[in-house]
Amino acid sequence: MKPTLQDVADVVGVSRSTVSNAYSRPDQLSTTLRERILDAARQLGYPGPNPTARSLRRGFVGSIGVLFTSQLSYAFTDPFAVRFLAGVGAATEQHGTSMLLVPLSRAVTDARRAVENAAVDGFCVYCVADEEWALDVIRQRGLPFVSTAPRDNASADERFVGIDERAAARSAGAHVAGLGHRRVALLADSVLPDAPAGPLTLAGVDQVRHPTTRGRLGGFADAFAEVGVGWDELTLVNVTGNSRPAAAAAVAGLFDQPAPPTAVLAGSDVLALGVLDALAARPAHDRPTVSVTGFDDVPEAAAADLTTVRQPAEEKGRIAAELLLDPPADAAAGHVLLPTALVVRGSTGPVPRS
Amino acid sequence: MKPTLQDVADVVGVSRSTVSNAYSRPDQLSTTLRERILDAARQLGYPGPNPTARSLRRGFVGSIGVLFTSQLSYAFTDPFAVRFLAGVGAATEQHGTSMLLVPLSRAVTDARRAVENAAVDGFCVYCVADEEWALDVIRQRGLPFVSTAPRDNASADERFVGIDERAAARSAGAHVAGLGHRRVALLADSVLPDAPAGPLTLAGVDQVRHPTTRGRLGGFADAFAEVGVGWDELTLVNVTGNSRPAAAAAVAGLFDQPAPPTAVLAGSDVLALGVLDALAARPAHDRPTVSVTGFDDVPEAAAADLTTVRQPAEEKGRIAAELLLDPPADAAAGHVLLPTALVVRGSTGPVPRS
DNA sequence: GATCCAGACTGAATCGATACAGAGAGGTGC
DNA sequence: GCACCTCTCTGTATCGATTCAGTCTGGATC
Repeated sequence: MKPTLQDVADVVGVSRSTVSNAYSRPDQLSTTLRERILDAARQLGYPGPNPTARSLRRGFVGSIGVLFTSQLSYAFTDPFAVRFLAGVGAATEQHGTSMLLVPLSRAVTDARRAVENAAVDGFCVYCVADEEWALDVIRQRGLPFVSTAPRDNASADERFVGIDERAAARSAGAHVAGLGHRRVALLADSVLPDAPAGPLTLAGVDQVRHPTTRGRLGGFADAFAEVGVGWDELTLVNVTGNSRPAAAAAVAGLFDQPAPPTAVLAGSDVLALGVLDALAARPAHDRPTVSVTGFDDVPEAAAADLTTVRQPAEEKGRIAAELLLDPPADAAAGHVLLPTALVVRGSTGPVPRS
Repeated sequence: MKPTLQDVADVVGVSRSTVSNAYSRPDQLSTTLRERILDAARQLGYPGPNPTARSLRRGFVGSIGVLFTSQLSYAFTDPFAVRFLAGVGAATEQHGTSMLLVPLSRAVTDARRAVENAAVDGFCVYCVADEEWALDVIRQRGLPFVSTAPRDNASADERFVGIDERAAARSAGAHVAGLGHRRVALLADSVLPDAPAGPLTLAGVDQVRHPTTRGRLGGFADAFAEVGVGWDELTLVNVTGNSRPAAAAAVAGLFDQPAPPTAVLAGSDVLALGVLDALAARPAHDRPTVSVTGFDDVPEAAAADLTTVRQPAEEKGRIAAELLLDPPADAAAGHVLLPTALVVRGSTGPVPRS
């Protein structure tokens, strides 16, 4: 069938090792012999060393995995995720490795197999929340990984690249509070494991499921606590799924209440854009003036004139990949905090007089 | 170091084969023994069969490659490419395989190695134009592939999913011609190997480098030939790179000529959006009324009210992956033509009187 | 009691390469 | 002339599993 190293060796009349060297260690044999070998390989249609066999022997694969908590098809609709991937792609490209996209499908058994069977040298963990089992599998396989979101139970020496979620969110909250808003709604995806979409009452921010969301909501709350608005006075709205329609649906009834919020702080740009969609969908005469903020600063945010918190998406991806590909000797250098910035645009303004 | 199958076997006191069967062929051993083996494995911290070794022995890997002509970092900025990837992702996900993103970097040697070394069972070739060598490598490796763009020298039995580029483009051309436009510019990326950006004279459409571009430009030309406007009378504008700024730059001087075009037909939405950018950048009093059409119907096109030709991006990706993962028995079924549709929006209109 | 059989497990061959110790040839230096 | 090197190339062990032809055991069948 397909020719192997041995076949080439037989044709040329040298040992298998020599042919191997012709490909992988050209300095180990004379140029003329090397040429003869490569010529013979070409004649035979030998495509070069089998990648799988090579990986087995060498002990590494030459590609890294990107682990998504969600469906791959979703990942590509999330602009932040796409830009993150672009960053990972840029780094891997430069490093001469490829990236394997590993989705964590619904069925846990399948998902587990996917992580167990991925032929990679390490993982960039995009947003594993309570998928601690996935990290266990990775650890058990002895593979390095970099996480890009805060995790409960994260060990200190774990490689990480991310932002100070709470402080970043606080800056958005402070901006809105500074504009005078006091009746405020916070919007986030999957606040509790199985909570339905819509307003939700929670004893405290500690109960929020995902650390990232917890950090952001906590930051918003911090800013309002400072102006005397407590957690109980904030309206928390749960969304099921990080998408514009889901967010729009979740806030549907929000502005028809007796004392509706004058501002909505969303946990992501996608959610914020959904809120804007919901507002735009109302007839002009019945459209309240609501300040809206997002998080991430995806390209669409600028187009929609959305005030948001910028975090460097591509850089996050790039650094995640680099931490994996060239691990810093210094453990402290393995924990990277990226800068964030409040980007004030037209979607926020003072409280309307009414 | 890391435990292997053999270690587990030794601990339990059975043969290596039996442990292997415990994982891969549960019906080959008693349930009790299987449990004992899995327990021991857990105790030892054995993460399950090594994926690389398994692939080597079994002869397949369980992941497919997606081949990009361009840099990965670029691919993620192209909305059409992203949606295509989403489609591939959806299919692979359902099939329980992963996807390996293989970029074709500038350096041909590196690029070649990337294709040679990719541990995959087949390739979705996203937009290989004159990268025939990449297909040669794939063929030499004996791997199946699906191409998603027309190619010169494509053999008849090759798996393919795409659209009738020429007919689709013709519909856009006919729409614009029907609106009365006769002074028209055609805009495309990399019309000739090393042509500079800007207007370009070409003897005929046959000289266009990439088959996809050739088909689209040919379709535009067909529509105008029908109303008596020959190829010579059309202004062809070359862009270097499929990006908005590049397109904007390429058409910069176009509207300051004596008899400027009243319509621009672009080979992609991204280019068309660039044209709109260029127009928007002019002061209002000096902004000509130009009809613009795109191609693909990416999400941004709707937002920009761009008339365009829709092709199903995700479906293209999904079908490409499916053709690879479950090859149809019937060779004819391996050649899929997707439907396209002209989407008329506000960016096209009748020729202004003046 | 001999025969047959299904079920449970083993052993050796195999997948396609790489690594490393070592062999042989030819050249240098003193 | 002898020890010592360097340059090429070879042979063998090894990476970590899967596969398949058997072996063995115990029970059913006639």
